[in-house]
Amino acid sequence: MPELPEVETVRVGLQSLIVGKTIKSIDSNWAKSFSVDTPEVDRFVIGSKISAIRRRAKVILIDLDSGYTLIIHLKMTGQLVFVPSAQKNQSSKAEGRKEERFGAGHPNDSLRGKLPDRSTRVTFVFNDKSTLYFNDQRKFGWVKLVESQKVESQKFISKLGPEPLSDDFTFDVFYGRLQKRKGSAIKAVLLDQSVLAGVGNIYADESLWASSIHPSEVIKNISDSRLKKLHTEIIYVLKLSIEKGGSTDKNYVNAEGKKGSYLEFAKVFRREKLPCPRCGTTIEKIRVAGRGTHVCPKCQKA
DNA sequence: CACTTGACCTGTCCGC
DNA sequence: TGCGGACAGGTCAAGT
Repeated sequence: MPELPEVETVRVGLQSLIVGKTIKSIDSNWAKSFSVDTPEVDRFVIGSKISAIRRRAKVILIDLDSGYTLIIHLKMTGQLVFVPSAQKNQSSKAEGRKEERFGAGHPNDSLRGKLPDRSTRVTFVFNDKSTLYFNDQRKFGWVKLVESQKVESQKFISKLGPEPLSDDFTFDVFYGRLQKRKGSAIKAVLLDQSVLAGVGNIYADESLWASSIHPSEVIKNISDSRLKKLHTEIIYVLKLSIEKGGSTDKNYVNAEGKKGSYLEFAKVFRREKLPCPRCGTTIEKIRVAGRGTHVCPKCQKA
């Protein structure tokens, strides 16, 4: 579920919360999430300072001043949640002090004591005792440590298509990439990260609804003007979702443990059996490209 | 080569 | 109430 807008929201949060901090220790209870028992972790992570947080497609890149980078993929249920260091004075005046230090109602404060939980896979502790938790209920996500200058050549990264919110993602670029997949269903192609990077199930359904294209329509049967509309809508939907802090269906939260509100604005996703906002026809849930797919059978013509 | 299916996992929900 | 099975969906690998 974390797609581009969710991962970008996490990135922005981490940027303000952990850049400049030094990693004191790391613990992992699931080696497939991240194996911390390696010489590279000892040499290039422990004691290193976080210099920047970047994003590419759906992965977070945490750059360290050691010249190494932690690449983190949240897959479906991953979370990166920051918890500030505990106050020394946990007296009755603690409430007031918290507000002074973190601002009124800072959501991270309420997380203390709730994390780690049983979904916690990796724990990063900083020198000031604040902590970053990598939680992942379904254990599909992963953390990798690579040399910063080799990030781009990582197999996973090197295959990725253009970032839809970058200037490189022009209609001509989009159109050119679609021409190589003319016989495929449009939704399957939107989900292909080598065509464009960052769209997943939610924003595929939403952008296809917005451009009145049926998800199972093969590309060669879609008019150029519809594809032009789709290009515009992909960008619009992703930007709108970033504004709303992303989509929270079940698991997703940002670096402050907060949910996103985009689904309140969604037109079809998770709205099966409800009326289409455009024509009133009942929205159906079908299966396309092996995924649950939400569609208005009337105004998204086949 | 294009496309589909299975694997990786856990938690939730549905029907019996 | 309990229990099996379907489902949730990002990505890779294997199969058709």
